[in-house]
Amino acid sequence: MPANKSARETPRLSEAEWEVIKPLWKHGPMAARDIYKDIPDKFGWAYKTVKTMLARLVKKGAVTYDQIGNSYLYRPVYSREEMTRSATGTFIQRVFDGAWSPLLAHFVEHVNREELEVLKRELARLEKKEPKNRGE
Amino acid sequence: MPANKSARETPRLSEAEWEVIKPLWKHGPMAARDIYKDIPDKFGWAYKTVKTMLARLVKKGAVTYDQIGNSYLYRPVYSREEMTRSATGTFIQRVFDGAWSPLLAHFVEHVNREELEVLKRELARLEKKEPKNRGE
DNA sequence: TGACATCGCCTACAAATGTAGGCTATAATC
DNA sequence: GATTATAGCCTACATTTGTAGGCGATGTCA
Repeated sequence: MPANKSARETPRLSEAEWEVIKPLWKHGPMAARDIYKDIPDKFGWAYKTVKTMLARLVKKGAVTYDQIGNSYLYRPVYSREEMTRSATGTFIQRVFDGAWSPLLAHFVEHVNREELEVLKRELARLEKKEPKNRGE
Repeated sequence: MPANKSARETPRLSEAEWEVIKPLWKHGPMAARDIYKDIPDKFGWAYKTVKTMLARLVKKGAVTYDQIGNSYLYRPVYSREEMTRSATGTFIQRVFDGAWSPLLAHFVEHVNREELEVLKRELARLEKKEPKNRGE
C-alpha cells in the first residue's frame, strides 16, 4: 500500500515553541524581531528567548529560513493543519487512550453557538458522502 | 458565593505520569506492583520507573495513598473526568488558541461510526435543553 | 530464625524545556 | 569613518521529564 500522502512525520513542539511558530503561520515569512513583536505580551518573553525558540524550531526541522542580507526570514516547514493534526492525535492518545468520547463530552459542554454550527456542517458533509468503512 | 465545584485546579501531568495514573482510574486503589503490571508492555518501563512516577504524582498532589501494612494503596485525587477536562482545555488553548474548529475538522476525518453516534447523542441532548445561559 | 523477595526512600544522570546573556560581525547613522 | 543598534552564534543554568539503581527495613517461607 502506498504511503498516505498526508502522513508526514512532524516534529513535536514544546509549549513555548508553539507560541513562537504561530505568528509564522498567521503572517508567512517573518524576521525574528517581528515574530517577537507578534507574540502576546502575556508571555513576557525576552527577545532572546524567542531567538532561542527559533533556533530550536530550526534544529527540530519545524522551521526553516532564507537569508536576506545579514538576517533571516523564518518560515514554517509544515502547515498548521499538519502540525495540529499530529499534535491532536498524540494528545488524544495520551489523555484518552485514543477514545474521542470524553473529548466530545467536554466539547458539548463548552462550545459556543458558532462552533456548534461548524460541527453540524461538518457532520452533514460527512453523512452525505457517508462513505467508507473508515475505522476499518 | 460558593466556589464552583467543578473548577478545581488540577496538577499538570507529564506523558509518562498519565500512563501511570490511568490504571488507578480504571481499577480504583492499587498497589504499585499492580499498577506496574497493568501498564501496557509497549512502554517497557521498569518497576522502579513506575515507582518514580508514583512518587512524582504524589508530590504533585495528583495521587495519594493509604498505608496498608508496609505498603501503599495508591488512589487518584481527581477524577479522570476532571483531569481530562483541564488537560483538554490547556491543549486546545496551546494548539488552537482556544478555537475548536480545527479539532472538529480533525475529528470528522477520523472518528469511527461508534464515536459518531456518541457525538450525535450528545448534540441531541444539547439541543434539547438548548438554552444556553451556559458559560455563566 | 535465616534467607530472600519486596517495600518505600533517596540518589543519579541525561535530555528537553524555560529563560535568557555575552560576544563578534555587520548595517545603519551621523 | 566612528558609533551604535541589531543580527546570529554559542553558552548558561535551573527545572522537569524519562529512566532507573542502591540501600536499609520489613514481610514471607522454609
